[in-house]
Amino acid sequence: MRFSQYFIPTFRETPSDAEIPSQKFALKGGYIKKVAVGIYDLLPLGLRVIRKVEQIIREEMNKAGAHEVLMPSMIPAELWQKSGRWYRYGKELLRITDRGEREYCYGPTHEEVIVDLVTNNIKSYKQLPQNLYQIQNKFRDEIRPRFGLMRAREFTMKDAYSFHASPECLDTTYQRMYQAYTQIFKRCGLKLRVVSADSGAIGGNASQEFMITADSGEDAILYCDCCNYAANIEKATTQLSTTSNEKPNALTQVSTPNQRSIEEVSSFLNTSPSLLIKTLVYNYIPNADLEGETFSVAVICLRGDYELSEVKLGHVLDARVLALASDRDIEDTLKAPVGYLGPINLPTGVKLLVDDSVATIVNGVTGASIADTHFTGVCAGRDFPVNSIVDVKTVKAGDACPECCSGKLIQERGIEVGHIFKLGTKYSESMQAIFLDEQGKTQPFIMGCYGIGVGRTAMSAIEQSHDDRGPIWPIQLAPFEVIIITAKAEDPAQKAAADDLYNKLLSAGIDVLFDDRNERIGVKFNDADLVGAPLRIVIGNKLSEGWIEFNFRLGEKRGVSTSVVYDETVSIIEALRHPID
RNA sequence: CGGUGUGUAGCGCAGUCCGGUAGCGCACUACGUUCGGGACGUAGGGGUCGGAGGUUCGAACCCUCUCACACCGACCA
Repeated sequence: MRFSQYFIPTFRETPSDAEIPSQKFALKGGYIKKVAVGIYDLLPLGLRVIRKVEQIIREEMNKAGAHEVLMPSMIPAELWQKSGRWYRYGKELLRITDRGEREYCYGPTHEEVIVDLVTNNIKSYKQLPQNLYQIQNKFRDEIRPRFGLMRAREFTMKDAYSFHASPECLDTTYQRMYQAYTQIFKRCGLKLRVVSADSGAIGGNASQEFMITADSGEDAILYCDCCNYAANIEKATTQLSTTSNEKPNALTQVSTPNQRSIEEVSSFLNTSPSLLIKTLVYNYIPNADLEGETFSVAVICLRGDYELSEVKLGHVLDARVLALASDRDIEDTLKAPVGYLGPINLPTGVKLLVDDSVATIVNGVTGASIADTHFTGVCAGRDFPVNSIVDVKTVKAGDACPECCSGKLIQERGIEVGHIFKLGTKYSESMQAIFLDEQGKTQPFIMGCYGIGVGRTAMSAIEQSHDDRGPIWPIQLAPFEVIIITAKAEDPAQKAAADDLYNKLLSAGIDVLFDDRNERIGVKFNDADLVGAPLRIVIGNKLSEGWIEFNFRLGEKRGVSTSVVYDETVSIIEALRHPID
């Protein structure tokens, strides 16, 4: 491609709302253009990167036995009503009405459509397993889209769905997808960490997330410094020391005027936050209650040095809607002042959940449900019931690994680029998707589902590899593999040499960009840094002496004789394309 | 959904307090000089000042209402 004839609108200044490197360079380098909140144009440069990611995905998915389809982005409400998600999915789902008052949604995911497709066309175990995928745009009306393509509302996703007659068969495909995903991100040149995850609104049991590690990642992940344990913070658990040698003291009421928070109370009573029991009150609507608006109340006790995980709590309560109760609500239902709540002497009928971190506390401290008053010498089980022991805490760095005895958890940030689930029969049952097994009996399909964020994968590459001038693309994703620059565009000798090399590299099947613009060389260097090609070839004033310059995007520079420049370029690109492990 | 802030040329911004026919830098066009890390000069083109209503002889500026965008928060007992 010749730069002068191409469309790469770069900017000298960065748009002021860019927050992270990938967003900054994608906008500044002319990869994307914002059209509306969370909605973007993909410009030629951006599209080239996206297409390369897609190509890698296609090759690996096909190799793993999946077949590509393309489902519509507009989905009739009827299908979503059948699965029940029409009612359960919140405002993220963009609902649209057509001229005939028929309702649709713009698909945020395609379980319903694929189940509908397969139900009507697969009737026998003999036709299983089947694994179908598509690369299609989704729309999710996110609360807070940000970071450019990283969390857009409209975005491109590869989603695959597999159908099986047995759990064992699902396991096999799930493993194959795991391998394929590992291979995909490896080929994209990305550093990866796989964690067990919460399966969220999609439902199902086992699930793993493929995280690209980067400081700007929106997810927190915890992994063991000793064994293979790794989990999303929404799912991570820890091992608590269970024994306490303390002799229980008597329950004692103490005055704690104006001491409300964990910090205030623990320093006032000169004790550790880990001996405090904090009590939180949530309102929620259960999943079973599809259209109701009536809230139930749950009281949760948690050790003072932990934060509550609303994701975990949502699962425990099987809640469709979950919100912290207001101060007024709390005082109405518990007849106790906020800041001095405690699990002792709760009104009858109130649902009390006790986090396992609290269940073994001896001689703890908690609010007395009376203003300016706490209890000390609190013992779980003796002073309040621990019938419902749950895990609703957010595990933190330094906690003990739940799977090996010696490890400690380390926290880092990651970008979720892929997610694989064992869905089971959740959708096939709700949508009556059945086949006949070997005994001639009807069975619901056992399903798996496997997603990759395409744009997010591309942006992660920038997050993992850039300098202050622009992206440093891995060659597999780079919009161009080589960029040729002439120092003086109008110099006939330079122009001829560049044209010749450009045409030869094109014929050799190398993605080459020739910056033939009549610009000062500084301008071209800066734009080249934004294009981020691994190799830049500069044809300048040493040409007359038979020399051309190789500048690698990573920094190294060296002179090359004109006689070997083509051969050397080809072998460098070949070597970059096929790294030796 | 709550808090805060911002809307003036394609991008980045000043002007608003104190009303008087709209400016700067970059980008763009033409010519000239330059030419190895975003050159310089001269001359140009481009804006219903987010929208609606009001006050006023006169509104980017004051008042009211709206819309949009951005950041923070929505884990606190």
